Amino acid sequence: MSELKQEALEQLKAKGIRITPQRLAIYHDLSVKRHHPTADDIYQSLKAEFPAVSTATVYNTLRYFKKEGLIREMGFGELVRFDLAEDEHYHVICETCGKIVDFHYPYLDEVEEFAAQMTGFKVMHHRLEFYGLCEDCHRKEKDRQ
Amino acid sequence: MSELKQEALEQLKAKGIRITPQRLAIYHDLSVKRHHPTADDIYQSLKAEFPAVSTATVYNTLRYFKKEGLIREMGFGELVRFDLAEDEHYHVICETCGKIVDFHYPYLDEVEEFAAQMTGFKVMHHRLEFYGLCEDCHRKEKDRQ
DNA sequence: TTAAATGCAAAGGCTTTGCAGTTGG
DNA sequence: CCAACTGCAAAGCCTTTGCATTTAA
Repeated sequence: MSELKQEALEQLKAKGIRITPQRLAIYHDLSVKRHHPTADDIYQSLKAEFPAVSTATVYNTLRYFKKEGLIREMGFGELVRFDLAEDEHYHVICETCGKIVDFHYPYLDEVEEFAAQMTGFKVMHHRLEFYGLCEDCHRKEKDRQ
Repeated sequence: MSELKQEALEQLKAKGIRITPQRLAIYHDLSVKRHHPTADDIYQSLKAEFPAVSTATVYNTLRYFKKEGLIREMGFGELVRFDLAEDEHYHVICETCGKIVDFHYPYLDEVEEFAAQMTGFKVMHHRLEFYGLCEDCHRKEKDRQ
């Protein structure tokens, strides 16, 4: 087993996740690629190693990982994508080509706190995404005019 | 026609939207109820007035309104919901019962600006939602323990 | 008048479910 | 050993599409 996969295994064990080859591969895929895959991206990638893998396994695993807090869901409206729930960060998404760029900014604790005070909710987390045009698409749009 | 519906009509006309009874009713519904309906909520509500209305009309209209900037989409992962695109505000969502509460906070212009500088994107807008427990569900959870 | 919207039905895409067989701890 | 996970197939939901008909401007 590769060193990285060994590492993924340790991380899953540490969280008390029951290990299966499929789960390990999914987690490893998410850890290494960091490309905000869709469920189908993961399914396609998994088929290389497990030709008989089923979509059910992918969806069940992703749901389970999410419940256990290992991954987060992102995506408003369009396809659901998944991201490792490690460091806090936000995403900037190009509305033309779909490119996604990670973007670090201090976690908005004060806004969460404010939300809690205004609404009486116990606020646990939030999701923030930015939308616009990436440099390439922005340039192309200007050239066209 | 009710005064409110008349008002909805003026607003649609002002935006250059072609008026149909169905569109008027959908916009009116969104204006008056402010309950962040799903497409099906709107469809159900519309059937009272137009028994023969089709889901296609609802979906097409919502897509069109969204393209024209009259409404916004909300909802991460779960069901897509719609909200009038008037005043800027954010949402706090109860993860137990699904209750949604609007919450006003200054638009995060500086964060958008920062995102633009860090990523090179032309950032046009963002979406922010808070998740947690509403007062009721929070209380019930504490009682259970 | 006519481009655009509607209703209907069918198709499509993504996700979940039931179940029998397999497996990790 | 046995609860939990897997694969497979089927079902379920939400949403979109094609087409004939109607309608707003």
